[in-house]
Amino acid sequence: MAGNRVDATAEGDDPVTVGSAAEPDPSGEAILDTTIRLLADGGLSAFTIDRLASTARVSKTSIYRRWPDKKAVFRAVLSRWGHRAKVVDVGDFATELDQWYADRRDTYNREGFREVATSLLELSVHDPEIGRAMDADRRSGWTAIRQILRRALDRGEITGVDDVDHLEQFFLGPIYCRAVLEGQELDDATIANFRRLSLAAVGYQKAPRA
Amino acid sequence: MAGNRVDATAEGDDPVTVGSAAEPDPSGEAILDTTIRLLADGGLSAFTIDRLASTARVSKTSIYRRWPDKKAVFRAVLSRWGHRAKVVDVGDFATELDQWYADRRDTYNREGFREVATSLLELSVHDPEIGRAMDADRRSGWTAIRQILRRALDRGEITGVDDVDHLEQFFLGPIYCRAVLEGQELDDATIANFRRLSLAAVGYQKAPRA
DNA sequence: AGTTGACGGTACGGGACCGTACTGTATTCT
DNA sequence: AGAATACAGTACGGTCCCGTACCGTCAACT
Repeated sequence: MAGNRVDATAEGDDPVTVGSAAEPDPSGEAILDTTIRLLADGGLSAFTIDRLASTARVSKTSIYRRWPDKKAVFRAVLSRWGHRAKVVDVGDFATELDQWYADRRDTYNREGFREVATSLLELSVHDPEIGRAMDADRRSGWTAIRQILRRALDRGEITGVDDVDHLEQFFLGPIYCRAVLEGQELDDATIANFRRLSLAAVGYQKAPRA
Repeated sequence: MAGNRVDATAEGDDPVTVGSAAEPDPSGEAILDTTIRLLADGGLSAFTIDRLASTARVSKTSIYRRWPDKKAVFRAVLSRWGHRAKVVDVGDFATELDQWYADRRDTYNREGFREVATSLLELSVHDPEIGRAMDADRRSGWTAIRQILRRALDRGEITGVDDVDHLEQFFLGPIYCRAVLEGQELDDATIANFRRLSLAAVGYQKAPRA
């Protein structure tokens, strides 16, 4: 009975939408946006489904129709909250890196980013399902800087380095540490400092074959 | 009435101890240790005062005698959980840095570190009081790498850098990013990679006046 | 016109949790 | 010996919250 429920098809992130491909469902997206706003305002301890419903001006029915429980809402929020930097191949590592830095700066400086990031991280660390959703989301988020680094390696702009995983963390770490852990602003001067240090670290020089 | 309670002297971290200087109170420390263990196991959502009491084999009275409410317990945990690296002046930047790396490696690899770190960070970001306690704790934690960097600057082992704040984040960032954000192990190979990159970034060379 | 389905609103059961109060007991201090 | 204190254990009131059920409405579709 009552078989109209997402029953753990191992990918419970999406709303029910048993229908065909990806109906828009703007109301569902509004619920997720409100979830993000609530997390930004009060954190995990202040977040409740009742508050989510009233803040989003939606009945609880509309929430539980889309996701089976609170955790599923969080999982759904993860994929919506992901911020993927898009960087195109322009043939020069430093230029692409600047684009990436600018994207990270805008993302991390956004109002409430730190609050939401810490709440979602706490959830994902302590809940395996949410953790998997977070991992998947992060992997897609890494692709930008990873591809930039790969191309730079191919072009010969970076020498003496082969482990891309470490490089990713090496480039993101200072930014993340400052913005999320410490809660300080990512101003241009800071970015410039990190950029200069990082480029020196990997021995950057313009591609040999122009 | 009932004036036997810590009444927000703006420094409510310590247990009541209206008496003289710093009685040991091993029972209180056991409660805080259990708090850390509970956070490591189940995170914020699973943490309750009742569970803390029963897990620590202590009555709730004993908890509320020491701290006025749950938040105060968390605040107290922060200062107990802080991990300050102790590094002595050996006259060489690279050597002191290795000591610091080893200390960070041991700390971040400890069982449950990531879980507790994310929970406490979430709390501190969303609660001003806990946030202040966290800031104070972090400031004392920074001192090690900050002093190392200061000495290196004074010795002339690092050139072309003046902002110590950025440097701190630059050195800690990759480690933190890998261990806490990504949850990967801090093995020696990784440390060696970060070390090599970071040293290249700041243009390290042994002190000129040997 | 009639059917279907999503919706807002509301109420409810059940449980969890916080912080307090009240026992009785063991230990320490005077 | 007597008083004071810290403690474990327990119970309690009150609140909050989750997830479900039910109702009447409204729009879309047939």
